[in-house]
Amino acid sequence: MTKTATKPVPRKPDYEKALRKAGIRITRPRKIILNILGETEDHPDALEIFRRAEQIDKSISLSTVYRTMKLLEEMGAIHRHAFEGGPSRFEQAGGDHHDHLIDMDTGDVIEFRSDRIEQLQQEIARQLGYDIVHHRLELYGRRRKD
Amino acid sequence: MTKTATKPVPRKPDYEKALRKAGIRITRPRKIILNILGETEDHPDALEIFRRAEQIDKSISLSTVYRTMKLLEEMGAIHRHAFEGGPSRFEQAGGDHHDHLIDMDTGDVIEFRSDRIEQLQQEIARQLGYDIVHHRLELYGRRRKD
DNA sequence: TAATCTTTTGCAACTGAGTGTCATCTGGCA
DNA sequence: TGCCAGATGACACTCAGTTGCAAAAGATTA
Repeated sequence: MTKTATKPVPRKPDYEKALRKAGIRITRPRKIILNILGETEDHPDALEIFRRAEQIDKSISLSTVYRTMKLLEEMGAIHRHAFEGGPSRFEQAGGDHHDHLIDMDTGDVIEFRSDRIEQLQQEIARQLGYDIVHHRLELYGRRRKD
Repeated sequence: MTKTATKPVPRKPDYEKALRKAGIRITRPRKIILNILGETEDHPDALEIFRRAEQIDKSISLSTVYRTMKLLEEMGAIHRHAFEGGPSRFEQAGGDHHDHLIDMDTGDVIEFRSDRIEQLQQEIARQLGYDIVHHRLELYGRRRKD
């Protein structure tokens, strides 16, 4: 790994505390979903989170998963990624900012980070007379076989 | 405009000829849609293309617009952009590759190009053991007021 | 130009992801 | 433990896009 791209280290902040402080009730479904997100290394979609949650509590509903994802997104606790040709996929926030490389054969998501690219984006936006609110950089590729 | 970002010049290739050669029938709806795409400077969605097409031929249907967009995309004649929180938007292919800055207040799309960023993306993918098939770089921002 | 044979169309029914409604339930505090 | 605003599960609904199908219209040939 050189200067151009470094893999960010995942962190697992305690969102339960933060939500409680914001006056949001920590219910059974929310606890389960938060645990799933804190545990996982991948980028599951709502249906996948629902399926994992069902294994813990059979009575959980898909609507609640969608509602919870929306809530957590608004609170800044998770990030939503709309990769092409599929439903939104989620990851816990709290780690360093990074972009994504999507393996087109497996759907795997590899995180990377390039300060140089971030900096160039800022320059470009400034030249065009804009302030960047956020950006999306996704590389779609296939494992090089050699 | 400096080295870091240059605005690409739009071109208007003759896709009608290319489609005919690929054994695809040039029908009235397709002719109309192709003209709309060749004419426009913006990035309309399917519904907007449908509305513009209706003004020329009242009998055109939205399904045909969707079908035609899909066909043209598969032929490489147009590019589909799924900007966040909205339907797919289209632009004629054939110009130089570029990325997009989306004005969050107006929905306007500004095209830009940075060879430096393209190059860095290649480096990153190579380091991670991947070949890039394509990528998506979108900057979401607001006009700087000063 | 007409006959033929596909391809394409318009329409309407359908799909998938996500949202809204509402009666019921429950977390958290008194 | 009782209360009650906020949260839940069930399900109807929306929105963007796709699909099935009978009718229409390109292209090719006669």
